[in-house]
Amino acid sequence: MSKESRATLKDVARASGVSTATVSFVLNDTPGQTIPETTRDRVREAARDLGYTPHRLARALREGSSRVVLLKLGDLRPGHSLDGFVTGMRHELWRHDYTLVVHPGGADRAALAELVATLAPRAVVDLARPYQGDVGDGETEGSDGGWTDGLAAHTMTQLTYLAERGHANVAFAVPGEAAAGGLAALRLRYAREAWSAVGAGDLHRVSVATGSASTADALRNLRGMHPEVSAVAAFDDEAAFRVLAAMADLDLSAPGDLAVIGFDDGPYGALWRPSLTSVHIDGEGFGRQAARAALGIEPQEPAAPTSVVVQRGST
Amino acid sequence: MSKESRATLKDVARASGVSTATVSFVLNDTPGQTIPETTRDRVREAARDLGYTPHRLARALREGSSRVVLLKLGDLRPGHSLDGFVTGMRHELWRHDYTLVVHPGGADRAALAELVATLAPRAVVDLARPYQGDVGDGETEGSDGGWTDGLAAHTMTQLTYLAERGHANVAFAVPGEAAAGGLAALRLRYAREAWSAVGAGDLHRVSVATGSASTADALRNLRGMHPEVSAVAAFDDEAAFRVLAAMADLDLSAPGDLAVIGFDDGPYGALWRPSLTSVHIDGEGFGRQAARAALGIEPQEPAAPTSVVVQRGST
DNA sequence: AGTGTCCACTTATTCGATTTAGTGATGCTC
DNA sequence: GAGCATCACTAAATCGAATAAGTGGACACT
Repeated sequence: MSKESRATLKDVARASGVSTATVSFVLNDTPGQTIPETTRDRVREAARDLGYTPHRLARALREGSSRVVLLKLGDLRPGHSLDGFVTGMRHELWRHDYTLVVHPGGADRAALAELVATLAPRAVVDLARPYQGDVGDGETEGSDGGWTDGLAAHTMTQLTYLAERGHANVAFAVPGEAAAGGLAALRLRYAREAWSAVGAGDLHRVSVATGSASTADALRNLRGMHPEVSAVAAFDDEAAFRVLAAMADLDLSAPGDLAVIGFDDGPYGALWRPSLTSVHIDGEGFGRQAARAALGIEPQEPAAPTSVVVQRGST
Repeated sequence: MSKESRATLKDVARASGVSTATVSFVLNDTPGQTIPETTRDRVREAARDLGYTPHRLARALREGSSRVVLLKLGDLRPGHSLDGFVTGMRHELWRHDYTLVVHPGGADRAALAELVATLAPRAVVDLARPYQGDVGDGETEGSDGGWTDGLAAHTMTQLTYLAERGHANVAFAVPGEAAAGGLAALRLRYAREAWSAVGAGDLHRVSVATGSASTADALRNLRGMHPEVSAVAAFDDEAAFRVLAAMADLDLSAPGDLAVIGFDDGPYGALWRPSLTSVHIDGEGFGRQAARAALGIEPQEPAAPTSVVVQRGST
């Protein structure tokens, strides 16, 4: 393992008295090759003794791509179910002898191209892709294992909760800045669809910006025009916090004046005052699916991973 | 650029009427090689026309390691100056024709080993290393470009602010859970050193845990034993939020009853009520230094990148 | 006896770039 | 005009593994 000299195929071949080809056949279980068990054992033992590990770069050069899957996160911020997604994906890939490389970078196209060129990954999974209209350069691409479909289901979870608690007219809070971009539009669309299925009244849209003053304005405006709105479903926990902060400025309190529910249960929800009810998403299951999709393997667990509401003080 | 056939060195050689060796010499500006400008131009033009890009895997195989630097984040959570650090590091590496790969994983040794084996990076920078006693396997390692030294300076910034605002006796809030581990101990040590240099009175330690009840207990306890404490400096913003949450439970308000200052200015500080004063750190400068250190280049900017206090409502 | 079929392997090529060790031609010096 | 250096290159080895195409021997079948 140390620096001075790692064992190569050739070393193993020499040690076991066969050619490198035979060693390769044995270690890779290459089909269509007739090699007696005794020889196989000899080779495998030699490999073990020498601590042989295939040189991934050499293999990748020969095979045309390395056993790496690149995950591009885009603008998605962590602290979300994303962590679980990554963990799940890493695990499933590992089971198939692949490695996950995560690229957090957002819009920087050049950095991604660099990375793709350097790693020559087997597949690139872009979680942000579904939210952008354009398809990019059409390079190596991969499915997201149902992440987007899941989004619709989780949005449904969020709004069903409000409907069941007796709220008829609600608002959906989307971040004001462009960063959230297509994702916000998508979530809003899903929210509308969900509400028309489970809700009794209307679903309005509030934009919550970074400056708390403008959010307070938006909120006051909403309550002026639609006093019947009794709950807010937020794009994510941060958007929910903005709503709560603006409410504090307006001397409103949750859940009395307005119930607030976040999305994707971040670490701060339990700390806020009032503590924030949110939707907790099982990212790991999706991560595993995404891994299988990237490698072109059949999906394994047809039971769709689910989301649940974590109830706290804000509703 | 598309899939069917990328140009290789050989193609460029054929197109410009020289051997692959010459092409390589020209494109890499190999020193000690006498090649007339006319030939060089011919080669470069052919390379441009064919859209030649060196195959990184092949190059890495030959050179023994790929032009990649692996950054291991350990337990450090984003939303901190860490983002800037990564950006700065990526940029500086890019200038030297290197690529940054970020490994967010925490304790998972196997995953890191996988990654190192797969990428064969030129260097591994482990930001968590300085906080752990052990030195690991002693594989490829790299300095952190003064990140740890900076920590001492930033802690000084945090405590100097409190001293200048007239606080004599303060407490330092560290997270209760093991996750923060060595980093918390390090910060505390730096805080003690800082306070003995700039503070008038004592520096106490409060442990803030995940459950808000226990944090409230700790806080009540502290105020019982040391009623003269007038300010809390927190390990990070999250620890500060825990203090603020516990204060709310105890019917105390900041900054009246207790001033609170966070560390590493996260995105939620401005949203909290009261909004949180924090220390903003210039991560990019450190990232650039770390990049240069990893490549073994002389540091460029001797002027140490600095930290500043962002003042908000909690102090 | 000749042909064919497995078996158990090996040889040699390939992936694409880097680099060492040349080689033929020219010019310069003594 | 012999000796030597310099120029402008090239041939071939190398990195480590994967694999297509053999190769010699044992055995069966007709």
